[in-house]
Amino acid sequence: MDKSGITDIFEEIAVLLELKGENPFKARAYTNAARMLDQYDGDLALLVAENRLGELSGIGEALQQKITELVKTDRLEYYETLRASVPEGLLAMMDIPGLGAKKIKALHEKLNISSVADLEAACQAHRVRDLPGFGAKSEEKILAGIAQGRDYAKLFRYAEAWAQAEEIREALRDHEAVLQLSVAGSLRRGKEVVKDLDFVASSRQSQEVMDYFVELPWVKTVTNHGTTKSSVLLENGMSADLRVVSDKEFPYALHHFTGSKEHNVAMRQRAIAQGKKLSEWGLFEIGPGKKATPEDEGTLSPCRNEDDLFAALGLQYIPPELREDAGEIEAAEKGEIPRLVEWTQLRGTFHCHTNWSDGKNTLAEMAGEARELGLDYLGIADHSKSSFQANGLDEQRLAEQIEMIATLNSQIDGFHVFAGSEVDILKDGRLDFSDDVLKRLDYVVASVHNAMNQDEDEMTARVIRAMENEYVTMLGHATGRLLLQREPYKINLEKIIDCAARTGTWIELNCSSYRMELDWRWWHRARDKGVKCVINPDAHRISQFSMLRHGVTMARKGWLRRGDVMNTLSLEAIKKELAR
DNA sequence: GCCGTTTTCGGCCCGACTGTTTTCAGTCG
Repeated sequence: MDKSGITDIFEEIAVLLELKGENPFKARAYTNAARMLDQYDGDLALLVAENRLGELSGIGEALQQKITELVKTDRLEYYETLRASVPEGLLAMMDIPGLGAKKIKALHEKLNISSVADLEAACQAHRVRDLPGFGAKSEEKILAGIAQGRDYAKLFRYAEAWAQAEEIREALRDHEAVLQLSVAGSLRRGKEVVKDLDFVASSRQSQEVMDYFVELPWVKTVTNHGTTKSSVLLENGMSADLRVVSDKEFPYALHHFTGSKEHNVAMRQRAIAQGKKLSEWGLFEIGPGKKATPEDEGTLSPCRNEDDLFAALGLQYIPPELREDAGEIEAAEKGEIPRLVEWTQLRGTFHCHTNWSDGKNTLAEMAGEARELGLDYLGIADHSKSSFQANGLDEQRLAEQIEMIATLNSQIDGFHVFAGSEVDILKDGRLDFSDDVLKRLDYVVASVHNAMNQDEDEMTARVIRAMENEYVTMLGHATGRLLLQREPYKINLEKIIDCAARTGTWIELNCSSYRMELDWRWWHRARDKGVKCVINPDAHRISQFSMLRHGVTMARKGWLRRGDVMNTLSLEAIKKELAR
C-alpha cells in the first residue's frame, strides 16, 4: 500500500478511536502520524525495507509495526477489527456541525442511532432532547445541519472565496469602529479550496462591529453572535467568521486565526520550550521551567505585528502561504525562508486561448488586455486538431494563425505575442502535430485532454514520451484535475518531475480557478530538482487574466522564488530561453 | 500512542461559544 492509502487509514483510525471513547491522545497520535507520513518526501517502502521508520518523529514502536504491515500486506488487522466494531453510519455523523465523537457515542448508546437517517428521524420524533447534554435546540441544530449538508457543498474554490471575501472586507473596512482588518484562515494561506472565510479586526467597540457584521447583505443566517467572535452563513453557502480584538491583541489574533492549526500547535510548543505561552491573546513570558496556568498569565511580550511575533520566538517572518507546519518553522529558525515570487513580478504569460479554438475573445482583444494589465508579452496556445470538441486548429489554420500573429507583432511596439499551440498528447504519447509543424512555433504546451482513464504506468509513460520531444516547451495541467469536480488522472508525479528536470521541460502552474496545478504540494521538491515553473491562466476570455494573481499565490505556497518562475523573465530574456 | 537538559511516567496547545446546565462538557478552529 502506498503512502496516501496509509494516511487515509490512520486518519480514519483516529476518528474511530474517538467514537469508541478511547484516550484522545492515542487518537491524536494517529492523526499526527498521518500528517508526518503525508509530509515525508522519500520512499516509504525503502524506509520499511531498511527498518528506518523510527527516524520519523511521531512514529513509535506500535505505529512502525502497523505501517510495516500495511506496506507489506496492504492490510491492517487492527484497523479491520476496529472498523467492524463501529457502525459505518457514525463516521458520516461527524460531518454534522455541533456533533463530535462524544455526542455521537451517546446517541448511539442511548438511542441506538447508527446513521444520519436514524438521527434525522429521532430528532423529528423529539427523542433526542431527553438525553443528558441535549435539548430542543440541539434537535433543531442537528436537523438544520443535516439539511445544510445536502444543500451546500462543503468546500469552495479559492478564486470564488477570494472574490466574496473582498466584498466583505471592503464593507468591514468602511465601518468607522474598525481599526485594523485582515482576511485570515485558509484563504490567507492560499489553499486551493477553502471551507469558510475568516476575518480578524481590531476595534474599541467590538459589539458594534459584530452587530454590523451579522447584518451584512450577504448574510443568510447567524450561527454565532458573541462579543469577540461571530459566525454567519452567507447566501452563497459559504460560512464566514469574524473575530474582533483590541488593537494591541491584533497581531496575535491574526496569527492565530491564519493558522494552520498544525502551524499554531508547533508555534505554541516552541513557545513552551522557551518558557513562554502563545495564544490568540498574546505571547506571555512564564519563565523557564514553569508551566502556564490560567491564573498565571505571565508578562506580555509586546509585538506590533506578526514580524515581531515571529522574532520574539527567534524566527524569521513566515509568509502566510507557508504556514502549514511543513518545514517552515525549521527554515525560519535557520533564516532560510526564501524570498517568494510576487505577482507584480510577472512579465508575461503563455497558454491562452482565442476564438480561433474555444476562447471567447479575438487575438487582438487578448493581446490588448494583457498589455493593459502591464504585461510585456503574451503566448497564444489554441487547441490542436484532435481536440475537435474545442474547435482545435489543424495544420492549415495554425499556419494562418502564425502569420496573423506575425502581422500583429509588426503593428505593435513594446509588446510581443508568441505563437504557440496547446498540442494534445495522444493516447500513446505521440503529439498531435509532426515535428515539422511544431518547429515553426515559438513554443509548445503539451497537454492531455482525452483517454484520462489510463492506468498510472500507461499515463506516466505517455506524458514522459511527450515531454521528451525536443519541441515541447512546457507540460500543461499536469494531472487534469478539476477542483471539487473531477479527480486527477493517475500519474506518477515523481517520475514526471524527474523527467522535467532531465529534459528541461517547464511545468505549468495552471491557474484556472478549477485547476490550480501542478498542485502546490509538489513544487518545493520540483524546485529543488531544478524544474522551472510557468504560471498560466489558461484564459478563454479576457476576464480570466485576473487568475494570474491567484496563480502566484499558489506558487508562493509551493515555496517558489522569482527565479523559479519563467514568466517573470523580461521579454528579451524569455526570447532567449524560448530560442533554446 | 508518543516522548523526554524538567521526566521512562505523566504529560500531550489554547480559548471562545453554545446549549445545557447552575458550574460545565462538548465542539470548533
